[in-house]
Amino acid sequence: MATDFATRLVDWQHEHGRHDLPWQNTRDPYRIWLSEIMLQQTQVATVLGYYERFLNKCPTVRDLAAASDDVVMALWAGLGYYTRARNLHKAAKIVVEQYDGAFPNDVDALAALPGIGRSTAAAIAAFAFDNIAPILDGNVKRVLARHAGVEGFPGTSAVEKKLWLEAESRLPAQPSDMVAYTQGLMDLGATICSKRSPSCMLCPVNIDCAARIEGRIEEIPAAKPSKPLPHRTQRYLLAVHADSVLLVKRPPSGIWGGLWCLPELSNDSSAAVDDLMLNARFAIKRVTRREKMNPLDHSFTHFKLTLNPLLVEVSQLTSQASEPGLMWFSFTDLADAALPKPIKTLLLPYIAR
DNA sequence: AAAGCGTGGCG
DNA sequence: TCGCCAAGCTT
Repeated sequence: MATDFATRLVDWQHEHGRHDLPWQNTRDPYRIWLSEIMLQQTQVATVLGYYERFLNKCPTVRDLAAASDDVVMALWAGLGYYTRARNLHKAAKIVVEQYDGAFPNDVDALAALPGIGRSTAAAIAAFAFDNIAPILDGNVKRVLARHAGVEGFPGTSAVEKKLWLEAESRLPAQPSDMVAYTQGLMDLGATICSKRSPSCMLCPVNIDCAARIEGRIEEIPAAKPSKPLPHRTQRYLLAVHADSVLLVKRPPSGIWGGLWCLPELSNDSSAAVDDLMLNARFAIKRVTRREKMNPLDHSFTHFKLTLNPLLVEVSQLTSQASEPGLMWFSFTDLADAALPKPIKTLLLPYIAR
């Protein structure tokens, strides 16, 4: 071999890799960290708009630490995996309070922050501090599985363990190569070593790629064993009263954690029971209109959901207290509320712009 | 160790 | 239309 894996990759990234993404060409750990969290399980094209808007609102880690939960969640709304946003906020407060606003520069301290695992810690440490530590994201798993000929589905711990060893064994010797090397691994997986029909002719490490040599590009890495997604149905209350809509803040854990959502209604319920419910749970006294809206299908990674909204126009509320967590949002305030995607779709006609 | 956790794009 | 899965982490 003329040169080792890392050298070939570093040279390739200088020549053919991506150099103009918004989170490149900076050593600011805050901006790098934010990009890495947003990019977890999320493609570059999706992140671009969110990244700019987030930094505009929170230019520094101190701004983020000082922001309210609702502002942070609203900035994240639509990106998904909302635990990332809550952990981001927590980590910002830790960085400000325990590190005086300066991110720690070693992998272990970074990985101790909420939302930062081994791979993300290594990426931040490499991009911001030239630390020599391996990343292992989806792209890298595919590149390494093919190059080393690692069998099995990378989602299992046994296979993942092998891939971490491969990742460690390929690291450059020079810290000054870590930015290009880390970016090169990501770029190679994203642009050359794609899942389907990779461009092996253009690959800088094709000469000793086991999968290519053995003609097993399509088989490695092994696909995830698939199983049918469960399907759920849920009724929701869309109550409108005096240019306001009734929302409820979801608990921190579980689906759409920390976001504002339409209140859920019992799925098997008569109109009479609904009336009792409107009064007892939501302090709704008088209704002028009640109408089933069209169902809306939404698909998650692990289940499918059909939303059945019940539109209720309210003319009078009772003076009693309603369920905790409920709040009437004016049409104006809806524009800045942290809403799950399908809920935002349902509310679109009411969101003032 | 495996399941839970969003959304959008692609073939 | 539908299944797959992307710069993973947490429990």
